Amino acid sequence: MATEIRREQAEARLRAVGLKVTAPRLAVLDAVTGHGHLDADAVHTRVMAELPATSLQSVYNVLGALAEAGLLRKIDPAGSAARYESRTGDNHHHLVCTGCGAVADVDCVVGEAPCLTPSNTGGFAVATAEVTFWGRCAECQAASG
Amino acid sequence: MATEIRREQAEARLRAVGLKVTAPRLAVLDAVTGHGHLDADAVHTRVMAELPATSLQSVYNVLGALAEAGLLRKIDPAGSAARYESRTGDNHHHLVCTGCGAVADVDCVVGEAPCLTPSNTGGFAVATAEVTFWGRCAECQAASG
DNA sequence: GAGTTGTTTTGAGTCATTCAAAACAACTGC
DNA sequence: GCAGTTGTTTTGAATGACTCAAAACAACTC
Repeated sequence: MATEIRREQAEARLRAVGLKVTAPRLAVLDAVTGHGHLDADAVHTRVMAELPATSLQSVYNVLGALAEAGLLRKIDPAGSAARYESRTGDNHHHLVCTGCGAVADVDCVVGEAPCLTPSNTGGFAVATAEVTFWGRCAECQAASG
Repeated sequence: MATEIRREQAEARLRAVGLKVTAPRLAVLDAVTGHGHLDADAVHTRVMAELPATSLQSVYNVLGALAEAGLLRKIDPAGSAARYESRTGDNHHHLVCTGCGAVADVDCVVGEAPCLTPSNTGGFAVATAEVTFWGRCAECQAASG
């Protein structure tokens, strides 16, 4: 059964990063995986469908732990709640709608490499580069010109 | 006197964007101009030095109005309060310290143009591209290896 | 199967920011 | 110059995402 296999894989991934396997962690991983960009509240709603006793605080704890472990990626666009996605490790970028806050993935900017290198680092030890495109999503364009 | 000239220029800039000239606006403009990246609280502190009756709420109002008018630029890195800078119109980018939240300007990334063009816009009407580099500033590196 | 260590829950608290209404001041036209 | 209008500032309260802390609990180790 596909569900069983997914769960075993999820358990293995948790163990691989040194995290204990718990029901809330499996539920959160499952809730986020393949469902785009969810904020803590949306994750909580999804998680409660199969694990009704889960507190929002736990969802915050778990999301934080999973993001720190690299199993999830956290994005935090200005003006919205933080969102989490399951697509990690490929340093893709994001499009954020200024109207409704919707987020879409951008596989890669044209030219890729240049975007990771600032021309002068001002003494900073640069670890990551984050690219965010702001615009209006198709729905918001349709809704108000 | 330089101060006089600066004030007249500030008044002209406010009028040019259709905003009424008020003491709080002149004070905020003066507080931010040439002083890097300040959050609302830091601006408030600076403004109060010369206009002690100014409320924090007014600072928020003014910063919002000036940013919307393009006289200031707002940056809002994840995990810090929003910051405002007087350098506008050149689409420069930022380095943000993951330790202390310090912000530094990056004149331009190497290769410039590619960074403004996502490879697929997913139906979005893209208006701006924002590039943020995350790392540790010189002080934080010195403080903790 | 008991102990240890890390996780989840519960409950309260923080902080940047926003909302709303009343007091007030800048610009317009006379 | 002065009254009216419109936009701004103040005051006070509220919101919402998120964090802190301590107690209850459950995974993994031996």
